Amino acid sequence: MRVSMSDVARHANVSMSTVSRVINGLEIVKPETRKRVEEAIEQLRYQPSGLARGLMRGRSELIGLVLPDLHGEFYSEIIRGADAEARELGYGLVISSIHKVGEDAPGPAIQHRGLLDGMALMVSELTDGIRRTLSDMPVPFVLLDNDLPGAPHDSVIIDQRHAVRKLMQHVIGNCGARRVIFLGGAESNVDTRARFGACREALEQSGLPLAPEDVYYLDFDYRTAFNLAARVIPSWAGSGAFVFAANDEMAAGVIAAASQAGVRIPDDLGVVGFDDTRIAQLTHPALTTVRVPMALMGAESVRLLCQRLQQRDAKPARVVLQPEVVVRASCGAANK
Amino acid sequence: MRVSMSDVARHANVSMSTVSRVINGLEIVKPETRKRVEEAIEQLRYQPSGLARGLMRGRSELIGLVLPDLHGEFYSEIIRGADAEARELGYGLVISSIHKVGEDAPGPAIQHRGLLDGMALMVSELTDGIRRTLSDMPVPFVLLDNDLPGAPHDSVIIDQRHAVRKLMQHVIGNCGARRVIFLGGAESNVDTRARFGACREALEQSGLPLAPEDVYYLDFDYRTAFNLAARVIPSWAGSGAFVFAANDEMAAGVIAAASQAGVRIPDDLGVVGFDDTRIAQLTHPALTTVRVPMALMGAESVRLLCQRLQQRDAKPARVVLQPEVVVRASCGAANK
DNA sequence: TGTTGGGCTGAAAGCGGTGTCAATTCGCCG
DNA sequence: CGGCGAATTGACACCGCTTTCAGCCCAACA
Repeated sequence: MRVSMSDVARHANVSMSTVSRVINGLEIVKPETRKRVEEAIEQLRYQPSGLARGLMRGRSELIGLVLPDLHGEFYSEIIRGADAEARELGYGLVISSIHKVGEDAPGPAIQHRGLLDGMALMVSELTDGIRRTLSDMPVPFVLLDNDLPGAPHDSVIIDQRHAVRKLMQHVIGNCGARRVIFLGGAESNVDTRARFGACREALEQSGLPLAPEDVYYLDFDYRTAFNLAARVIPSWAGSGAFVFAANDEMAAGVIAAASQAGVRIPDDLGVVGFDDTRIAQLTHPALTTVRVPMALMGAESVRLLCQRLQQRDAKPARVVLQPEVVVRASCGAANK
Repeated sequence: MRVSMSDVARHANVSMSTVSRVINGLEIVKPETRKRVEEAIEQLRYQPSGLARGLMRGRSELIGLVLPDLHGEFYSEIIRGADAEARELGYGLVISSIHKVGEDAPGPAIQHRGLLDGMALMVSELTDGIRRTLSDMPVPFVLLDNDLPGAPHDSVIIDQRHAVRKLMQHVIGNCGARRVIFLGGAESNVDTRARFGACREALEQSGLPLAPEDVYYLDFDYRTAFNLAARVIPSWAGSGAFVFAANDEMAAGVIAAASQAGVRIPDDLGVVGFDDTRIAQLTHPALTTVRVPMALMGAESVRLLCQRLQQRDAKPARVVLQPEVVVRASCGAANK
C-alpha cells in the first residue's frame, strides 16, 4: 500500500507538520531536521498525494482543455501550445474531445469537472445545450475561437473576419479575381459562418456578388471537396474565378481535382484556403492561405485561464489573435 | 464560495450520508428522500469535489499520457485513440509532453503524478535518467512503442521490425530494388534504430548490402531530407536504387527534391516511407509506406493501463501491434 | 402486544495532507 | 541566574466526501 506522510514523519522521527514544511520548502526547518526528513522521503520513495493536497488547498492545479475533436493538425497545435503554457505555469492539462453533442445533450461530456480548477473550451456549434452547460459551469472557463460578446467569461478569438477580408482584397486586388466560389464546412459550424460572412462582406465591398449557386456547404474534408470539384470544376474555370475554401484540406482537394481535370491553377482558376496547415505547402502549386496561430491560441487560453484563477473577479478578458495571409502560388499573385 | 455536500444535506434536510447515496446511485434511498436531495442538488448547482471523492476512494480516475512531443499528426492520433478509450472507461486523460530530458535530467517533468492513477508513456530515447524515473514510478504505467523485454510493466509496441522486413521484401521482390539508401532520424532515436536494424537485416537476408555511405542520420524533417537529396540525388538515381526514409516527411522531402532535380520517381529512384501520415497521399507520386496504427496504440495503452488498475498483480502484458505495408506509386510496384 | 427483521437514515471515523497556534528550546541580555 | 524573544517543532482542527456501523421506524409474526 501507499506510503503516506505520517510514515515519513515516523521514520524521520518528526511530526507531519515538519514533513509538510520540508516538502513545501518552507525555510523555517533546521537543516539537520530537514536532512533527516529528506532521507526518509528518499528511502520510503514517498510521493505526496495530489488529491489530499488539492483538497486542502482548494485547488487541483489541473485545468481542462476541451476540443470539438482531436483529429487533425489544427487541434494538435492548440494542444501543443496549451501544454507548453500549462507546464510553464505549473498546471496539468486534462484533455478531452466533446463526445456527442446532440440537440438536447447537456453539452460536453466533462466527467471530471469536479477535479478541475478551470477549463478552456472550444465548441464547433453553439447549441442551446452547450449554452446551458456554459452558464452552469462550476469553474472559471475561457472560450476559444467563439465570439459571445458581452458574456461574463474570458475568450480568445481569432479575428477571422479581418483575415478573410485581407485575403479577399488580395485575391481581388492583386490577383484579379472576378468571381468567388465559397466552399464551407457544415452550415451551422461557427467557423464556416464566420468565414462565409466575412467573405460575403468583403466581396460586397468590392462590388463583387457572391452568387448563391457559388456557395457550397461541405464538411471540411479533402475527399468531399475533391469529388465536388471533379464534377463541377469545368463550370468554374476561366473568367477570373477563385475558389475560397474554408480550410486547406478542401482547397487541396480542389487543386487535386483541377490537376486531374486539366484545369490549370492559378491560370484557369485561383484557389485559396484557410489555416495554413502542413498540406498548404504540399499542393502543386502551393496554397495561398491564412495562417492561424493555433499554438498561440492554446497558450493564450491557458494563460488567461490561469490568470483568472489568480484573480477571480477581474473583468472578463478578450484576446484577439490576428491571422496572417500567406501568399503562395495558388492564387497567381506571383504572376502579376 | 463553493457549495459542498453538507450544504446540500442541510438544504434537503437529510444527512450527508444520504446525499452521498443519492449521488452514487445506491438504491437504498426512499424515492421521496431521493427526490428532495436531487432537487437540492439542482437548486444549489452542487458539483461534487473530485478531489475529496478521489481522496476517499484512493484513486483520481485520472491517467497521464506522456509523449516525447506533441507536434505532428503522429502524436495527435495517439491522443485521439487514448482519449476515446479513456472516455469509454471513465478516466480522464492528463496529457503532457516530455519537456527537457537532458543527460542527467530526472526524466519526464511529471509534476502531477501525485494526482494520477497511472501513466502511459512514450519516450524517444531511453536514457539512464528515464530508466531511473521508470523504475521509481509510484503508479502503474505502460510503455509505448518501446521494447524493454522482461521489464515488470505493460507495454504496447509496434512490430516495426516485421513491417520493415515486409516493406523491404516488397521493394526488392516486387519492385526490383538493387540498392537501398537509408534515411533515419537521430541515431539515438529508438525508432531510427529499430527501422535501421530491421532494414539492414532484411537486406542482408536478400544478399543486398547496405553500404555505410548509404546510411544517413537526419532529423525526421522534410526540409533536411530535401536539402540532402537536392545535393546527392544524382548519385542515387538509376541502378535500381530505393530510398527508405524512416518517416514519410523525409520521404516527401526526397520526392520533392527529385522532382526539382528531374529525377523521375519511381522510374529513376524508388522512394518508400514510414508512418502513412497524411502527407503520404499527397506526394507525387503517392508514397508507398507503412501504416502504423497510432490511434489504436493510444487506445490499447489506455486499455491496458486501466486493466492493470483493476488487477494490480496480473502479470505484465505486452501488446504487439502490426503495421501494414501500404503500396502506392512511389515504389513502382504498379508498373510491374 | 411483544418481538423480530427489514428498510432507511444518521453519526462519526477517516482519506492524506495544510495551516494555525501553542509549546519547547535556546541564545543572549540584564 | 532568571527572563525574553526568536527559532523550531508539534498538536490538532479541518478540506469535502465515502463508508462502516448503529439506530430508528414500522410491518409482519407469534
